[in-house]
Amino acid sequence: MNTFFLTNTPLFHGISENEISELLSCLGAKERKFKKDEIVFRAGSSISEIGLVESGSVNIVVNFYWGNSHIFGHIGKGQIFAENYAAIPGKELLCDVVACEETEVLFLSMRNMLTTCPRGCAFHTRIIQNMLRISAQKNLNLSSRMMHTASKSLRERLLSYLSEQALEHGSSHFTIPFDRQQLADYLAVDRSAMSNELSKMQKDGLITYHKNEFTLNGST
Amino acid sequence: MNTFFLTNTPLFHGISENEISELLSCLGAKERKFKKDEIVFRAGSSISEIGLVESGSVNIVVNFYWGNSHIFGHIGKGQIFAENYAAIPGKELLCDVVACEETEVLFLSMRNMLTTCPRGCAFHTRIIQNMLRISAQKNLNLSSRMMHTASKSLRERLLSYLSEQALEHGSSHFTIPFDRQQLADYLAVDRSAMSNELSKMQKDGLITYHKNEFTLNGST
DNA sequence: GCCCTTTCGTTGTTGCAACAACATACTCGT
DNA sequence: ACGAGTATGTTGTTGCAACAACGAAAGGGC
Repeated sequence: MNTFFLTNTPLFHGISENEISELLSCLGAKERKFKKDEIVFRAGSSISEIGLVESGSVNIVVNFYWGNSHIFGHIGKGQIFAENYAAIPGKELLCDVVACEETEVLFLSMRNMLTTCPRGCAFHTRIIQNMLRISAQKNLNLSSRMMHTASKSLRERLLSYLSEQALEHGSSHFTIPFDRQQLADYLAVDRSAMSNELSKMQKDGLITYHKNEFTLNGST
Repeated sequence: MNTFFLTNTPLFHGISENEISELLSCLGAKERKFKKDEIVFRAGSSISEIGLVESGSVNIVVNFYWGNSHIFGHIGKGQIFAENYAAIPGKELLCDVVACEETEVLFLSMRNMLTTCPRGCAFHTRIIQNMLRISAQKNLNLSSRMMHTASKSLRERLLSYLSEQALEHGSSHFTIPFDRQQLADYLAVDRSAMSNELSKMQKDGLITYHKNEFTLNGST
């Protein structure tokens, strides 16, 4: 088991390599390999272990009643998955988790993570903090996106997003981390329509932009 | 401080009244009253305490760059707020929290919650579990809604939602917890357009419904 | 019984944004 | 410098869903 690799994952962030070795036994760590298209977790089951992708990647797949399915998320190397279900005892998964290539997964017991281990090891505290931080961060990301996609008009979505970016950067001039296609996907709009709207907004004097550099023009 | 009331909140669920009294001092609990429209947390500040509404309610308000603002959420009695920011040290709030009436808030230190207290009290574990469960549940709720509002067509949104409901109820016949207006808001569509689409879907033989009772008709 | 309110379904109109198709950069390897 | 490939901006068309307005049905109070 590659403990060094784990030091760079969000879950084990701030925990040293030998501390991790110790911690892994606390958490009842189990490793397992999956072939492409093999199912890691199945919808309907309830779990108490989270998964951590050591190599390869997995997809979060939602199956609809009428047979069609939709890939809702993609979890890459170092990321964890199913933690939301593992944190709610008895909760049944509403989606499948499927290996989308040759993938190694590390399973960790959420129960053990959340009960102070008998040895009272110090890193335990740290991993709980990390866990909650990851969860909180996901919440904020989802909330933000939800807020931006709430408005029906394309312009309002852009204004909402740009407004938040300005706030986050603490300046009306900033660079966004998306190209046009990615931004369009994020806001759930059509790329060309968005490009069009952006240039209209520039004509209207609301914003100025060049590539990924944006400046918001206040009414002042 | 009304500790009995706290036993019925999600955060203190499963913890007895006298255990709570003990826990509150661990968590550096502080109580404060707010008048209507008074600001509880201000955008830009970074916090380490979560808030719990003891009476009244608060709004989550997002301020846009161009001056307009938008109420993004409403937190009622017994619910907690700002926990996502408190869980990420140094993270700055992107929204204001404003009392929308005469409101009493209980502040609890997230730092203390996440470090095993020197006395090693047992309820500590429980509150951490509750905290993570709340966070996980919010994540699942947001994810679901995000998934349903992702599709652009009204019909697909409905199919996505109904599909999930069927899965959650473990049956193709179920009752939804929304009336039409609420469902429309949840899916971010127009109510009348949705009503129209629902009856079309019934004509097409996809579903059968009466009021809030739905039945999904499989291709079989 | 009555009125009043709320909820739900229906229709027609209209506006916005998706879509397609193309033009114009920009990037990169050779 | 050149062409291939990608990213972005522009234009017109069209379809879908928001919107407004209305009617029917279902409670709820007196």
